Amino acid sequence: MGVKMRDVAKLANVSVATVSRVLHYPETVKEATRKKVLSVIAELNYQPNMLARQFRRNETNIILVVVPSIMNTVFSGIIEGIEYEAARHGYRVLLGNTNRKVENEYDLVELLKQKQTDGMILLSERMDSNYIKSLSEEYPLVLATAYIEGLRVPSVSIDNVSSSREAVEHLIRIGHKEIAHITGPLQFAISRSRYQGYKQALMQNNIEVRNMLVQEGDFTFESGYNQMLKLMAIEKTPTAIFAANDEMAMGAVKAAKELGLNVPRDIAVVGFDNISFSSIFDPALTTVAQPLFEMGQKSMKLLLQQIQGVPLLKAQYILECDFIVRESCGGKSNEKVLNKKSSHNL
Amino acid sequence: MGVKMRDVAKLANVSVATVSRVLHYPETVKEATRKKVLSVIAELNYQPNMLARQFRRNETNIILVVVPSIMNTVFSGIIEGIEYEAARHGYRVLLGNTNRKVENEYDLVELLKQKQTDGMILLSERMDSNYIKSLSEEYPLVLATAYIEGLRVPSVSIDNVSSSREAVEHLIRIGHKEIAHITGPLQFAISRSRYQGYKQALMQNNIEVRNMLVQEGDFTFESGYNQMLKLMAIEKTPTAIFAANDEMAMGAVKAAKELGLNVPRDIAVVGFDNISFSSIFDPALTTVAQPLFEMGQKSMKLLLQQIQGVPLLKAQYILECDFIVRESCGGKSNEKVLNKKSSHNL
DNA sequence: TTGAAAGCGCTAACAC
DNA sequence: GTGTTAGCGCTTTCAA
Repeated sequence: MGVKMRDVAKLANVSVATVSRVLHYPETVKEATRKKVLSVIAELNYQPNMLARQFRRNETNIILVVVPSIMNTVFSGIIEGIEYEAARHGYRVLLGNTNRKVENEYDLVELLKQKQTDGMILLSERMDSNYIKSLSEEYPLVLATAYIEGLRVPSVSIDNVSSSREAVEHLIRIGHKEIAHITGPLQFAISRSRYQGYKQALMQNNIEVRNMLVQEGDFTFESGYNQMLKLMAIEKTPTAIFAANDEMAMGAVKAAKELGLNVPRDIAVVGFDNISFSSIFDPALTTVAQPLFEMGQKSMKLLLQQIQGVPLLKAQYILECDFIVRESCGGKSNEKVLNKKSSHNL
Repeated sequence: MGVKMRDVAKLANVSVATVSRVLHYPETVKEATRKKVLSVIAELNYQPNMLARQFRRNETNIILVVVPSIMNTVFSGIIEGIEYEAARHGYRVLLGNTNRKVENEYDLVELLKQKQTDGMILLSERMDSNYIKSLSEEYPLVLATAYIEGLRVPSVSIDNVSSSREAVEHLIRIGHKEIAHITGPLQFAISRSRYQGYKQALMQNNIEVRNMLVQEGDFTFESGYNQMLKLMAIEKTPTAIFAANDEMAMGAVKAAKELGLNVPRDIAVVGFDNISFSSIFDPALTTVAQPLFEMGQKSMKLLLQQIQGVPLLKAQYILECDFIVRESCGGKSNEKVLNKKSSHNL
């Protein structure tokens, strides 16, 4: 491991301090000296030892994004926004994959505590909320896609309740009354919120909420498939399905097809998330699109403020969703609403 | 920023060296001392400064995986294998997303050069091959999914030529003669290899390779769709399509459907990659499955050998693919062959 | 505008 | 078994 600052200094006939200045505060160095130093740096192909620099300055210019799963277009969309904003400010973004295991989440947090990263953005958290809260008091941290109610942890999210309500209201508007809901795992706030929106829509339209029409899935394609089979086995079958995410909606469609039903003619299906596959799917899925890029961007902005010690005027941001009508619900398409960023990146 | 090793040492009435030993070589410290030190560490809630440690030891125990795109189930599969193997050896895996931009690839390489990561795995490279070669001589580096012909850079990949040939041979075997190919961008070796496999299959079966039946796509769903429309507009239309990846195969299916064709009855389609969506797609896609997990695992093993300075017996590994017959080609399904790891992780 | 020098917190010879 | 101590390469006062 080669050339050090002192080698550059020696060859350029200056002190290491001057070399360091050329690198960080070039304007404080006389032009001739600066040029000389730069030419020696080039000549020796000097690479500063970042480990030393980071140690000395106690910062890395790296921010870490903790993702529950990398094969999820929702997360990718958010990450794009984060990366965009980070690059503008000279930060590198690295990703830590947890594979939805909370222990990996705790492990990655160590990187933050050990100052191996200047800040962290959590895309969905499974850790204890008091722990997150206390972490957030000590280190730059932002939650995206979720937020901890009551706790003042900087976060960016959407209004799951009202977005879901809107989706279900659409089904009601086009004539459905027997609307079933396939929920996410109800231990997650996000699932409960979407369920809540479903109930609100029904109640506000004087439609009875029938427990039989609500089945708990786990956000996987398979669970959508299985819960759909259950729903179609009950006495008075639904005419529409609101699934808490697109994967489950697609599973439901698959089940419907296998039962010989046509979607949307025989049964309407609405999903949530607008994953890139939802427009490719046959029938193209009606769904709720989160403003992913903006969520990422906003999260990164909040994180930078914390890193720079700027007090946050507001800690919790809630962004607007788009409801995208495609084929699977039988209404007429409003696809032009779809923003370009989220369209065709499979 | 708080408690340092010297604080622990003082309170425990030992030297910093002993504290350090307790942390790294506990067996060399007398039990009583060790317990004492550990209790003080707990009491003070001491967190070692990793930046200092990394600086001092000149290693990070972090390995960086450079991914062209995070929303791609092929890469996710490989990453799982990498993470599994890394965890077994006490390494953390972080991901750097390039969004398919070569400049981001060059930027991430800086992390390696600056020793901010102990090693790097590139999932598909767009950088100059001589640059990669020279990088590889100086730093631990592995290429996965691709390899640079002739250059002795450690790499793990599949045999794109013979896997493709096998896929096309299957189509021939079930009776097709007019088989079209939608290629990937031909500037990539991977696309040329798959094209090559296609040609070999035809030639070995005395079927003329017609240029009209070969259309260049760019691996996107849209390009599959567009090229399919072109293929179906020529005079003697094909009865089967081999697409160089699943996205394009799905685009082709979509186009076929829109033309009123039934897949596979009117036209057979085969893809490549076995992305998680391919089994959900309607019709479920016949495709080539790469041994993703094993590729990741093998890559990480090769990387570890380099980090540990173990000479590599062999630098380039080529792993076997599975050909998975599902609905889209009209043959009978052999889906049970599908290995569990790669099945349902959307 | 530049240089000298004191560390940053930790590790690992080396000595006892 | 344990302590002393010399750095790792860089940044940043402070003084000139």
